[in-house]
Amino acid sequence: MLGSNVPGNLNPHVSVDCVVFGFEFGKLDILLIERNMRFEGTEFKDLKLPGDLVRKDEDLDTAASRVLRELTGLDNIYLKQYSAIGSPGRLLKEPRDMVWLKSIGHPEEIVVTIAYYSLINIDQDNSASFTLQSNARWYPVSEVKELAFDHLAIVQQALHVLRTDLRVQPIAFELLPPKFTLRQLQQLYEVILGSSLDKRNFRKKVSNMPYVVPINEKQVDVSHKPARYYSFNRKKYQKTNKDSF
Amino acid sequence: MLGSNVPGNLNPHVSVDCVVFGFEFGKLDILLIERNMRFEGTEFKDLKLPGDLVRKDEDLDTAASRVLRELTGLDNIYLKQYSAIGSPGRLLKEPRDMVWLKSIGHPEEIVVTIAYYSLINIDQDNSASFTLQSNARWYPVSEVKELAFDHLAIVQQALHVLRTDLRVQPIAFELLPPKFTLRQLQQLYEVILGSSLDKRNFRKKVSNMPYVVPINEKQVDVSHKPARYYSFNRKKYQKTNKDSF
DNA sequence: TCAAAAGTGTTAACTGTACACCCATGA
DNA sequence: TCATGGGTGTACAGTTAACACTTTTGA
Repeated sequence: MLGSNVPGNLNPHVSVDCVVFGFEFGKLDILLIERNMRFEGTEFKDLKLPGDLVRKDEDLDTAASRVLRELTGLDNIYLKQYSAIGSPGRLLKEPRDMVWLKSIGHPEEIVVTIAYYSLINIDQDNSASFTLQSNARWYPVSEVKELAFDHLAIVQQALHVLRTDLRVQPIAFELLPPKFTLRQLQQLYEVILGSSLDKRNFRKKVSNMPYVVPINEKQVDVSHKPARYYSFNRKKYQKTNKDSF
Repeated sequence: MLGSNVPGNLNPHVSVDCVVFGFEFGKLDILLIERNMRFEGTEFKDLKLPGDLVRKDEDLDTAASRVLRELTGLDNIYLKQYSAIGSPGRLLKEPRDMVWLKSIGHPEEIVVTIAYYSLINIDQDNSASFTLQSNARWYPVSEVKELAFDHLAIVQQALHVLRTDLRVQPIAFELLPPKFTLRQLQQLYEVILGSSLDKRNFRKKVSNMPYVVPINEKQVDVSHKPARYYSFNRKKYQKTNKDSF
């Protein structure tokens, strides 16, 4: 990925990294890239965030969109810049990192990275609507304990910003399919906020959001009372809510 | 400033810019640097934000602190990173900008900048407690209509973030002297939020903040009922309020 | 005595929170 | 008929919002 660009077209000191969140089976996942390398005769394998150097002719948001497109094939994904990180030693946590950077043709060891988080709906109506780059996979956030470079800290920061944003912006719907049940919505809030919510109070609150609209469709083939589907009406949201939530 | 560093020690593609807020006489000010240049035989003068390229051996926060120290002589000022900006053409709004960049020895025309806002207490107990760099001056935010490069947009973004943060973090006290009246505090909120607040409700709210403590001191030599002074107790804040406000 | 700002309470509307039972479905 | 989750209302507490007059000081 990195090595495939002509160095002259790259800003060698600035990269973007994306923390890509997905929600499925009641769990919050992130997309990670497997990194394989050989150092002093031994094979190493670890995980890192998707990211790339920024090109000289693109702005930061464009670079992040490009990384996501190369990763998933998708355009128009929700994307939010939340931090810039630039400690001088951040790419050299392990001695082998220097070797790896050289092996992929990385021109510099000093890279300021611009961190983005991105929200994608994994389960697009049960049809696989996108294809992951071969070395990328979903991992439950709760099980991610170690990442290359300073990427674990970047993920933790993303989670914090995500929690804050969730309370104040309609981002939950980016992680859900177009039709969702109130239970899904509540589980999503619970898993991101890390606390359980009262069902009746939650539903009362949602019923005060005119942009979460019930549709005339119910679950089928479930072995319990089928739940009604709801959808997010962005136009109604923009009309009624300029900023609050 | 820029030209004074050895280029080899600089990251030529990454800068920090600081929107420095101050509060005095009921107005919100920002610190701007006067830029003088000659282009095609004519003198130009405009204003820009304080900023500098980041050194290869410092992280971003350190670079921003350094810019502030060089600007004011102060250390330990409140500083918050809020955005990274990197449109390819951002430094070339005017043709003369390219000439200016060359004249100060700026090594690259592609610079991603990391934006910080910073809060300082202008009126440190009525003694001039810091000295501004010679070409820097305070300007009322409300009168800033045009700045070099994309700096006006950076200021507008800072204001937006400041407004949001004010509601949720105890940053007002960074802009006030150690002893302040409730009227000062309210005016500060009003000028930042851009709306007027009810005096009784405001004071009721403040009286529910145990970390805003009245002290046994009153205004003197004012031609009206003297107001009581209050101060911000950071320890009490940290004990009681982990994050809310 | 005037001008200027300090200081002070009550009511009504709204919002958040705690809490328990019946319903519809497939297995 | 059982297990599973769907769906519903009320009461209390806390918070927000609207609103007007008296006090203290220096000029």
